[in-house]
Amino acid sequence: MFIELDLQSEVPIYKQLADQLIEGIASGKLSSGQPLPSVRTLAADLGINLHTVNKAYQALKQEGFLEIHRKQGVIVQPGSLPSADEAFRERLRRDLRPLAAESAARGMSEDELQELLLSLYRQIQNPSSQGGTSP
Amino acid sequence: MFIELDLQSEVPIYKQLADQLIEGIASGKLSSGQPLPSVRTLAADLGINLHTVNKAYQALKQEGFLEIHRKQGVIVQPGSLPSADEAFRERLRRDLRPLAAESAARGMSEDELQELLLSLYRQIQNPSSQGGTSP
DNA sequence: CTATCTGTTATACTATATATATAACAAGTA
DNA sequence: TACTTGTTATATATATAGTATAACAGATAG
Repeated sequence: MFIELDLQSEVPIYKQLADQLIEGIASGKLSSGQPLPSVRTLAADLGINLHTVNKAYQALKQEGFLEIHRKQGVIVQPGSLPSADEAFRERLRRDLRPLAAESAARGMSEDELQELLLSLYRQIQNPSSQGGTSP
Repeated sequence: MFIELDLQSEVPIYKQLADQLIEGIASGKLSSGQPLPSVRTLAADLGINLHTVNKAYQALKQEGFLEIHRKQGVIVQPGSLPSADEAFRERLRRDLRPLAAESAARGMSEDELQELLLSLYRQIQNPSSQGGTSP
């Protein structure tokens, strides 16, 4: 897998994992219906506990990004991915708010902030254009 | 004060407080050099513990948004506010990244996401245009 | 049918973060 | 001197995060 964890980070491991799986979906590295490693396999690969992987999988299943079946294991949502509904937008606003506020307090302009976000968004959708090990 | 806490939120109280103080600075409701309530006074006002207020104050002092003097108490940075330097931008990118990724995964377009952020930014800089108790 | 793999559940334990509660200290001020 | 300030030090309670084992039930390959 393409997962890279920072065990020293203050960001919980299960959240780093869930975030990177979502990023994989957003970028297309994980495609609809694609199977993911079992909780035991991925845990062993990453050197973490089975329950930590399971916690990330469960969170993404809850959000609708994954489906989980017996024996078949975990697969990326084969149907339509969850939408940016009002509930998500509200959560998004709540999370963005303190970031926008501190940016403003530090004198970052609208344009600068938007530019930074746009750059991130595009980098996520087209990861090959960034930091790759090209010849 | 204008602080409103949600004691049931999963967001730590000291972070809610720090965030709203920064938002006060960004909006101009808190101006340069303005004194803030003592840790004991504000704690009593908000119905929380002195140390929780102190934790928020210390974090903002550490970032450079506040100055703290003996007896004179706590004041908003009278000099120049902290800038949006590269360290901040890096932290900002790290925090924005999972939000941008999930937005993309849910099919939210660049424009929609930028629009939402822009709306928030402006709402913060001009809070009187939102949710006020107008006649 | 049997062995094996899957997610799932249940305990138990440790460590850390959050929040509160008291108490005391040192410095500045009226 | 008396009071308020931030600061420091303990102690306690709770929740979250992470690990470690163990066991269970369903699906599948042999």
